[in-house]
Amino acid sequence: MAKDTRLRMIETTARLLQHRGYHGTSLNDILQESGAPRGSLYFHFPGGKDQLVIEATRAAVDEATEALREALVNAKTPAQGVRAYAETAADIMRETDYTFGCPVAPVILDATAGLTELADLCRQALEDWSELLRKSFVEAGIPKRRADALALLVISSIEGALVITRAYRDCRSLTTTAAELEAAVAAALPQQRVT
Amino acid sequence: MAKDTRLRMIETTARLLQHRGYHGTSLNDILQESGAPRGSLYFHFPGGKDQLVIEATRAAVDEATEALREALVNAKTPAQGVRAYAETAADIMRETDYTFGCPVAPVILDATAGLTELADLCRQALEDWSELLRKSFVEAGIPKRRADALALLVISSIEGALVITRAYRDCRSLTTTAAELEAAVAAALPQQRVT
DNA sequence: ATAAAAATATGACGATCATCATATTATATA
DNA sequence: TATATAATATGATGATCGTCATATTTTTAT
Repeated sequence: MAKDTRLRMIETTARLLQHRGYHGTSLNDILQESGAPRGSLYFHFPGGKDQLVIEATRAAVDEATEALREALVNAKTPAQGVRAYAETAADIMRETDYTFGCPVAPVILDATAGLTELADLCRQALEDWSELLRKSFVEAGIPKRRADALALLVISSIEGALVITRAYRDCRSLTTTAAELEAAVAAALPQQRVT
Repeated sequence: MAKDTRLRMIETTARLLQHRGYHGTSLNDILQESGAPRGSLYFHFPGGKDQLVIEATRAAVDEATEALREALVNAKTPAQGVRAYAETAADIMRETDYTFGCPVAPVILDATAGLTELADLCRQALEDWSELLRKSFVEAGIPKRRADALALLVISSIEGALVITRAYRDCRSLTTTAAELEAAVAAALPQQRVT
């Protein structure tokens, strides 16, 4: 039961961060939503809010990274993998009534100056996702240069589509982007055209 | 000198909003950075912070819309127009030391629930930008369906690239995306291949 | 069973938040 | 110049922010 409270706090923090950003998420919100006892906060997280935010972001990032990896592994082609990941994101958005999204974007845009560890974490997440895509593309026979640019395009447009999906409360932007990305990646593949 | 204070407050607010989001921007910050007198705030903006935020966002959105329109008008092809706009955005990012970006993304991700007027404003902005692109694409001979999807892809990926550019403090993501988008739009054009 | 440690409870701290009432100064109109 | 209105000054409001010291309860180890 010890780690239970701690874990619940992290999960709640991750959820609120994605919904309202760093400045929009207060410790009171976290305590209330997680039902965690007030006195436990600085016991489990002596570093206060910043430590909690960092751990929550790291957890959410790891989850997203794993989902992307699985989507790429389970797909026949990287093009289909990209699309599958985007569709999964769309499902989550619908399920959560458009309150979630990317774990790093809200934190980045909240400009938590001074929190270099958090900034590094976000940058590293983007780097990891990019690397996963790049590797998948190269393995499918796409030239390195091209794979590089494509990976960036994929991450950028999914990131942006998540924002737009939030604004519209509608997944059309995400699914349309997913289809476009699938086509773009497929067009870069060397052989084996789909009938 | 009357409207001067008011205008300066709006500009400062727009700047801070893009940098730190809704919750991260306090009235004290705005007053300090704009040098505006404390007593003037609720005189010029009886609606308080919300009114100020809405007006600032509207101003920033209008500016971005105008920039996009001009980029599309001045370009030979919509493909070049898209790229030109993205390059302009990259210039601004560099000039402002990566503190700015899209006027609506930070507000959207801050989930200012209840502020329906602000949410509507952001949605309308995305709609306007999409419409500008769509029209430009259709006029260049791209089929309506295709123009629709392309416009969404362009906005999504620029939006996302701006976030990533902020994280990296480097415009590579934005310029690479710009090149990819130019190619994607160019490929959809019916005739007249560039030598 | 007892001591030690881990976890939670309680409540207060100063700082800052958005808001606003009231007073004073500047500007325009007559 | 007299007067009305616009603009700024000042300071207080209650609420909430993150933080933390201290006390109590629960769990673990002996």
